[in-house]
Amino acid sequence: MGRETKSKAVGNQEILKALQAARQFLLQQASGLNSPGSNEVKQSPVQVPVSMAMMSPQMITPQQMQQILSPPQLQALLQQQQALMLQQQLGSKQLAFQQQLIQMQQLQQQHILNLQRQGLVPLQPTAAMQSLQQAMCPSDLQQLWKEVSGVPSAEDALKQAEGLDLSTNSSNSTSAFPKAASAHIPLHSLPNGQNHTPKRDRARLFEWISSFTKADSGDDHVPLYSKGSQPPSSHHEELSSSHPLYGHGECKWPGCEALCEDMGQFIKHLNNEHALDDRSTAQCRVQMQVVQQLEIQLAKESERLQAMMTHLHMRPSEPKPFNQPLNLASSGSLLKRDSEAYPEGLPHPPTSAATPITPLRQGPSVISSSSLHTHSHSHTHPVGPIRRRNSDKYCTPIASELAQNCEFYKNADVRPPFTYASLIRHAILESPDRQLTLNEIYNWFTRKFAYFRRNTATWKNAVRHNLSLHKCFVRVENVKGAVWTVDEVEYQKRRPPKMTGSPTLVKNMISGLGFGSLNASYQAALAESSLSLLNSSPLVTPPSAASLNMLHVGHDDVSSTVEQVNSNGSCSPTLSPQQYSHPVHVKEEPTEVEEDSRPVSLLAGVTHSLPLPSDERDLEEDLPTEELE
DNA sequence: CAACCTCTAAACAGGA
DNA sequence: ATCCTGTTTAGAGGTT
Repeated sequence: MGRETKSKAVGNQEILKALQAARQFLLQQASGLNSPGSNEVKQSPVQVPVSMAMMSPQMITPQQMQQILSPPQLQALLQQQQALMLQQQLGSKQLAFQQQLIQMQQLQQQHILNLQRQGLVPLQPTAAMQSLQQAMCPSDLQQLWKEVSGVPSAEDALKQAEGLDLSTNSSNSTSAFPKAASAHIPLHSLPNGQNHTPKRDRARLFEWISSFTKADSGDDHVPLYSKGSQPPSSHHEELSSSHPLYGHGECKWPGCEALCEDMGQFIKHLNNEHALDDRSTAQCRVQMQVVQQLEIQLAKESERLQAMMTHLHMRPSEPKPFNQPLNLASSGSLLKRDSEAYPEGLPHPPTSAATPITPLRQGPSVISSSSLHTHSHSHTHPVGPIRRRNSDKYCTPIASELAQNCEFYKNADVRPPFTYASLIRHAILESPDRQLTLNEIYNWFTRKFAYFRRNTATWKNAVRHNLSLHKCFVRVENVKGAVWTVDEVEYQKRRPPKMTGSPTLVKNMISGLGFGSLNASYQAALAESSLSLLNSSPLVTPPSAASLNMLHVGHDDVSSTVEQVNSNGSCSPTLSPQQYSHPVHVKEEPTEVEEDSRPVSLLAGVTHSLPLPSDERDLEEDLPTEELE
């Protein structure tokens, strides 16, 4: 990997420096997000470097960027930036970093959208990409990196695609880039236009790196170089004593873990194995995603805290010290509501924010499907209901989605991307007895979704309508009334056998898997960062159920989603997945006191032995069908 | 383009 | 009379 000819190695020196500096900064940022203290550095008045301004994405189109970033120019720019390193301030560095980060992602998304429009990018990969972007978490990325690092073969394709190839790199090969990008941007699946994507993408990344590097020049500060032992301006070898990428005798480069006896060896390794090639580029970009995800998460949690304190009439005595430094990207664009969150004029909530707390930054996966869309539609549809069922049908298992965005949906006035039928079914299956009265279903909706705390007439009518309309919902008479249960068989039937066995199924399965795994990892990441958004019990799944369910990632989600919501509204995983497979019994006495007081005495009214909800059939798992019986 | 799905809205009926 | 529950119909809009 990354073996380069000497001449080219020389040519890459500057770029390498830039990349390393960027990498360190990224790492520092990422780690800093978890440790509030690390952000103590105050922002100095922004002073964007000239070259920085020049590179400002706002001022140039992607095409221009691509042109601007031709290899020679890039190198020149990098050199210039290196020279400027000592002059820069941290404030400008961070701001520039954030700006570039945001811009990069916007550009990427735009580009992807364009590709989609042009039909160059299949939707599935895009969905995967979205989920990656939104559910990205360190552990996910680690895996991604591992994939990336394990892909030698893709390089040829990339070489061809590399019009831009920083000529210096041509020999650096082992570009696993396409693969990494595939998770991010489905390049590999591009028919013919694939050439453009890698090029631009990488160009953007380089652009970002360079701009960052430049902005980063501020060096005296610590943040970049751990423990601030070395001024960054110094040659990267110098920072070796405490290199962020080196620890415990091994390379900390994502997915690498190569053993290096000493710093010298590590530096060599770094230069050889992690030179500025496509793979490193992709990895670097992935790291960007990590950082952004953390930022988003932090922003979200901060806002929640804010809302909590507001609710409790606590004056946010100290405005979240750890949050301050972050105000860049997240606060700038995402957190701007921090101060104006509650004022009605929220741009984001799909409708007039009926609920005070409307984290406009949605959590993980929601961002993609829900918020963005609802946002866009919100202007045209006052009520907010938009047809967005695709996710329901394909890649977004309701269980998974709900599990992961439990808190989000609870607080955000965002319409969940599921059909009423799916939601109702989920509510029923989630209940201890797998049966709910209409009122309980209502309560579940309002409890779980802020969105359903308003327009009650509308959605309640819809719920009733769905209950009556769909055969999968069975009304069971009771002594005191009626409860609704789910006829799983009917529900499955209801679903068109779309992709059974077809390639599309495979695709969906894959994307589903990707999504699931990402989400799972995302949860892990949240746990890591002490941001217990969702309390999904990490698969306390019994072997029996697991045998079937665990075949599909979606089932993991089920296990984590089968959470019982307490009356206080908190999600608590009290139900094991098995409970999904309990036969449905009809309550002898419907619970008028909804949640906690659920009668134990059951009357076997209906016995749809739901083998296992295989919860999101939405996910198109065709496998369990046999086992269902 | 047609068929299908989903949502919204509304009317209506029966029971509490 | 009012509200809740449940059924049914119709139309719009999206998806396949």
